[in-house]
Amino acid sequence: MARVTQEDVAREAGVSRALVSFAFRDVGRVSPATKQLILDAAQRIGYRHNRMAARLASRRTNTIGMFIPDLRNTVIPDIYEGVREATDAAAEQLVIAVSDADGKRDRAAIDELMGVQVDVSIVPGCVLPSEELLELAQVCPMVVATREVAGLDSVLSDPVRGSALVVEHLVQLGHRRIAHIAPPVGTVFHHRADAYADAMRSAGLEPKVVHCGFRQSEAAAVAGDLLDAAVPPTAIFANNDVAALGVLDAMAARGLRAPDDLSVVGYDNTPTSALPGISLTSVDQQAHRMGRLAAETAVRRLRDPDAVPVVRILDPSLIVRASSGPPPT
Amino acid sequence: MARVTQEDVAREAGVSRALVSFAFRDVGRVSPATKQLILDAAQRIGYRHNRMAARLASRRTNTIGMFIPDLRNTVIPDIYEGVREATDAAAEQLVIAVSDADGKRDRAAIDELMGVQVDVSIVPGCVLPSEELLELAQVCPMVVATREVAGLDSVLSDPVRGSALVVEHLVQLGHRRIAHIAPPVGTVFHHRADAYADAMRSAGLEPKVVHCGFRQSEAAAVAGDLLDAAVPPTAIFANNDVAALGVLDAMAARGLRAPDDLSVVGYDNTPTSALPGISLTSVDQQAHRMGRLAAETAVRRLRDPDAVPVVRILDPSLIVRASSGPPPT
DNA sequence: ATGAAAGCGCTAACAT
DNA sequence: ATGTTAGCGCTTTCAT
Repeated sequence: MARVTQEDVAREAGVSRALVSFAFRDVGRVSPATKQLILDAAQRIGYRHNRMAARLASRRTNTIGMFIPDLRNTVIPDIYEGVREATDAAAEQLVIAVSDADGKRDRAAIDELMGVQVDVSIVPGCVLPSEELLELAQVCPMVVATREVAGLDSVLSDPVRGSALVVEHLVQLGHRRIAHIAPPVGTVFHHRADAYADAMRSAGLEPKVVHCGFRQSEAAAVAGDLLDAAVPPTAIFANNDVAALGVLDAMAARGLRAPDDLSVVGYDNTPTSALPGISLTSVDQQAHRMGRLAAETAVRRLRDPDAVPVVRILDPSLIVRASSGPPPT
Repeated sequence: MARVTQEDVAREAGVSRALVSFAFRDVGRVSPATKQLILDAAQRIGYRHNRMAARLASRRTNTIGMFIPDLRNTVIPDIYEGVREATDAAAEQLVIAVSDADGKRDRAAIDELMGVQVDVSIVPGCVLPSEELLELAQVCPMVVATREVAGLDSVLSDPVRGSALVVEHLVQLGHRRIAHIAPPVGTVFHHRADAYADAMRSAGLEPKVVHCGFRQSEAAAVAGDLLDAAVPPTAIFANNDVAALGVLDAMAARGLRAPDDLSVVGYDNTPTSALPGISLTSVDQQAHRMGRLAAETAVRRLRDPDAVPVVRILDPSLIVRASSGPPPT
């Protein structure tokens, strides 16, 4: 564990510590010659910049935190890449904290980000109550994504439009018994389900919402119950692609095939949904763009902490694939 | 941006700063009564522990770094969860740095970990040359995973055995023209390809290795070339599941189906490979267990920095699914 | 362009 | 059990 400090570099190069600090951060004020001298000296004695000390000493840390809800959800990489692009462009560091599928680590993950003193954090897919997020945001600004929190910068795709697109699509195909698999009761992510129910009623149909946890296996279980019912649905609209994959699991376990036996529609248009053999009809919520926008919003918040919070709503679109078709006759 | 320090808490609670520090870290030596007093005071004025200052002040940071090569590869969550279990059990913080599919950010990601002064890092799927890793490990110890670096703690599954299992399986099914899709030429991950070639020759067959980058689309491209050749293979063994999915893409684009037209075998046994509709035969390299072992090794390295490096080799197994079958007649 | 010195918020002896 | 104090490695005025 080499313990080489700027002090050592300064001694080696025959300059002051301040110069070394400047040289390493390209903060003008240091002549090219001495800069080279310093860089060489540092190289020679194996100096490495200590980011923690730097963050501590400067009030600003030039660091953006990103919350990742669930490594298994393949929509995450899309959001992440959007975020990375924007933070790279703004020359901000990006640090990441990972939670888990059911949200039990959500608070810990956000605390982690704040514990390392990020200047602002980007929080997609978090299930914490709005009040808690508002409170946390008083310590450190926060841009939420995939949902809207009044009083905070939010970027999301329109859930009402998304659900309407799905119901419309299925109704047009001739479906009348369309069930929806929603997140746990009482979660913050109820907008898609609400919009689904509204769209169903508008079409003169009876909504049928079942709830389950965020894991694929849980969706498979409730989908199984739906399929085993006396009058099963002819289509299932799942809250996201992970849940839709669970539906496919339940179907496979029963020897059923989409779309002949049941139409399935997901949400997120993950890379997985595009695989041949899966070919899942799904709502695209522009995850990549959402990530970019969220990060750009975060950077703006950084520059102007007191700006009035903005809400960016993206327009979702339906990607129709082979998993949806006319209902069985 | 509230700036509440231990100093403030100490004043509010009417005790010394040291007590506050102790109270927050459960370092005995503080009476339950005062501890409660302090916690209450902290709560009241909205104090939050500054991890960076803590890490700076203590020589040890109680932090383990984890390198993540590519968020899109669904084997990563398995490894990650194993790591998380072990680090939680050892009460160590876990910080994460993400690289990208082609390894261009690998060095930056590791620098990031070292920049925040992790005590040790866990590095799976890194493509940097061994010499570079050895050099970096002199600054901060490192446990590599999914490959072996002489002189460093390594945990991996036996690539020779894994490739042999695949070739054996396919040969037994009757295949003779078995192609292998390997990582870029000159990469550190050549052992599976080498072992494939050996196994092929042992079986009296001609190895056929094609190389491509780490992205699914690149694998799809080279798989397309194989399929379009005058004498196409009857089976393709892909270096990992991501590449195997690329093969499936190429097949779908040509209207071919596995296993009737072509058998496909992947490597990693990712959750994706288990999806109905994908059902990819794949080598399980015990990713979850590998993560756990790597983290446990990291913790051990922490306790004893001078221990002689260990190499843990896991036994892979072949998960046979629907994508492999007898060759077309 | 360069240097001196005062912290950043915390931990860790050491003292009481 | 509690308080005192010297740093951790760096940034950042303020001088020079």
